[in-house]
Amino acid sequence: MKLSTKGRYGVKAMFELALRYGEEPVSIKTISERQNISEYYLEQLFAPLRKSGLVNSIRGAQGGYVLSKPPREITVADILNVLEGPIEISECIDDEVACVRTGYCATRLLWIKIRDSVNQVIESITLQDMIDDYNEIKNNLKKGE
Amino acid sequence: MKLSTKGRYGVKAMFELALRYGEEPVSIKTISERQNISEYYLEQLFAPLRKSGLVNSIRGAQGGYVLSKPPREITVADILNVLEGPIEISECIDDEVACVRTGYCATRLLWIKIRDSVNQVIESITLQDMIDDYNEIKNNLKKGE
DNA sequence: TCATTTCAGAGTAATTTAGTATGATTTACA
DNA sequence: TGTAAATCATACTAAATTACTCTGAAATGA
Repeated sequence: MKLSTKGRYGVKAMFELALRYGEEPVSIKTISERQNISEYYLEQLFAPLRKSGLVNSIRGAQGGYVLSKPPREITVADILNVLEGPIEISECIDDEVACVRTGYCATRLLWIKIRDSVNQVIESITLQDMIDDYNEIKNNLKKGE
Repeated sequence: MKLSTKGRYGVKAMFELALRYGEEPVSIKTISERQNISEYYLEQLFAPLRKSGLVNSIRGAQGGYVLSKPPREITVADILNVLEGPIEISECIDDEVACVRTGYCATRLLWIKIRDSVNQVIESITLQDMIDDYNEIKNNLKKGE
């Protein structure tokens, strides 16, 4: 069970925007260089992010992207929902008859428990939380811990 | 983020074995019919399950598979580890330099939190728990709830 | 013996992933 | 006003993965 690069790169890109929230817009080229992700690919990721309203774009020279709201108000779930769709461990499209007869319901409950657990984590972590974690790690490194 | 059919079918198949633990061996054909999964495909799934020691096989006519230990002692994680490998939300193969420079560590911590959350759920749920849930659902249906 | 069943391994079509490419449009700035 | 820098829209593609499908051998209970 893995996240695709869409989700992973998307979170990394949004983290870059969060680090510079309130400053100049950040271009795809900048993110591409800092996170070592293809520019073309990043462009694709930003289309849905923009359409969903998570980021605003500034076109033209010196343009780029900015978060549409403070890092505290954007969760990892917001980002992953846009780029990967909602977490669905299983498709649960089995028919009802098979369900009752075969114990499908028992496994369905399992998928729900896993999904809810993931959702709880990603809904509770904001970009600001990630920045705080990041700063803490940096400080610990400085102190030589 | 989804489980592949390997993991899903594997859990369903193991659930079938759990329902009949202590009785006759269950054949792939039986599971195939009850869960509506291709026989050929199920055969493939049982090879690693057997090699990992989670099930024992009885060859020949009237043969099949049985759990190698009580449903209480087999977790969903045991099954998924065999069929899907360990949960790895991200590959985390970025180099150390990029890590410190770009905030990779911050996203890495995120993937770890998600992974641990999933692992906690699947390690805590045994086949017996699934049977108990299943029986409860059946009872509630009878009572007309 | 024979039907039933596991076992081993090859093959394959469809889908998804991950990335590439092209050209148009917009805009800050010299 | 020209130009470089940037987004925007869309199409394309190679590689990997998924989800089976198939064939035949080996074992075994009745």
